[in-house]
Amino acid sequence: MVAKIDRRVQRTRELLQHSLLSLILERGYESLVIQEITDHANLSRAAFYLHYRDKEELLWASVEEVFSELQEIAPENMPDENPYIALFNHVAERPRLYRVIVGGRGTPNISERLRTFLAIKYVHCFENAAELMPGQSPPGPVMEIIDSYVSGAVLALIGWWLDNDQPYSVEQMAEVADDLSLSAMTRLERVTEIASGLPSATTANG
Amino acid sequence: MVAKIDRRVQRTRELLQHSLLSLILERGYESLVIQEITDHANLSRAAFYLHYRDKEELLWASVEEVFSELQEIAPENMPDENPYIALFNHVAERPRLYRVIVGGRGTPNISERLRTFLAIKYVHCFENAAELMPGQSPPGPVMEIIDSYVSGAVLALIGWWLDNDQPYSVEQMAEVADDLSLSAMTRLERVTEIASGLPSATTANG
DNA sequence: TATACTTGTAGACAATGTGTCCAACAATAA
DNA sequence: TTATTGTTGGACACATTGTCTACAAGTATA
Repeated sequence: MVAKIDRRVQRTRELLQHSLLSLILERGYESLVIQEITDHANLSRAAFYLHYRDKEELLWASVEEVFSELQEIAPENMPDENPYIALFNHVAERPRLYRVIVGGRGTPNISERLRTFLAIKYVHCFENAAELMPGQSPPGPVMEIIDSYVSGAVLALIGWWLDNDQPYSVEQMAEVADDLSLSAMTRLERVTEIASGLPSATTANG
Repeated sequence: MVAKIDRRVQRTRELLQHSLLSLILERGYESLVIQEITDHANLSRAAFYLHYRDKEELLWASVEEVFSELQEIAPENMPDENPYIALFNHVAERPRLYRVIVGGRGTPNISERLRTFLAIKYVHCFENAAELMPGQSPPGPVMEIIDSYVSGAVLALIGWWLDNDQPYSVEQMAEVADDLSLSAMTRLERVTEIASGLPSATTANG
């Protein structure tokens, strides 16, 4: 049984979180001041310190919601579908928020947190490793390398999409992401070779 | 002829920049205060405001040096070589600084600046587009998409390498980056199709 | 070397934001 | 209803910022 949280506490926290995001989108994060956030939320400044230590703690709490939503639509919960469709849909529904997360000027590095999440919950789920390298299993670091590579790539794809005002549809972006991700996966074997120190087979001048 | 800069000005700015980076690596960026920076540099606090408006302006000035160095070893200046070797070498020579840039907790998003730089100066240089798609030339957005994708991926690769204390050599990482980048380039044609709205040929359930 | 000019110093200053505290009040759970 | 908990508004000491001064030190040039 879960400890019930006082209605007032929930209300206050939600007001603060929503105020923060609104204000970030209006005028950026860096110069925001506690007083402005509580004013916007119609709360006393003291109320802020009853719940959060500082501005950054509130920021992370606010962003946490995004990750729990992403968790719900993660591939493991939505099998048999291109997971990037759900991802790009999520982005398309709150583009301003994702701008803060992915490219936010002066905002702390939330993007790195998102990238790690994607690596574990979205990219790694393509664990076709068995199919791609039947017989042998790639060493852990190699899987990690590919996961990092692809998740960083997809993150940049989202950033490009937002920077360019979403010139392509969710489905198009998802298919691009899917196609490029799979093409990286197909290099699993070669990357394993490189990691184990086998001689080059692809570089030009050797 | 270039306007000569007063020796004192150079000295002061260098001291401030080096102090900032040292202090960031010691105790992070967020909580740093002007006074600490000038103390560490053995300068008066007033001297700071003679040269920079605030902490962030100093940060960007400090990081600018990295980009001018990267420019010098960029592919366009070093033809006929896997450019990622120079890149990973540069990282290996100043890992703590790159940690600030790539994954810095609480540091403003310098990584996005680095990613853009890589996209233009390192990735786009693989303009084998002509070879890969003889006859037709891919639309601008498609090249941009691939550049973003690959640069974000390489950035994540650097981050992974640093997070894991460089378990592989510069040459290994460079070859992985090169191999994966090329594999993305080979999808140029398919991405062009997707972008122009042609029907799917790769998704599983259609 | 003497000169004019620029830069750095030390300290003061108002203004602003922070984090903590309290007594009074309001909302809530039981 | 009652005891508990959360919120308020104001006050407080404190730290940091950004600007400004008069003066000292450095630099370039004649």
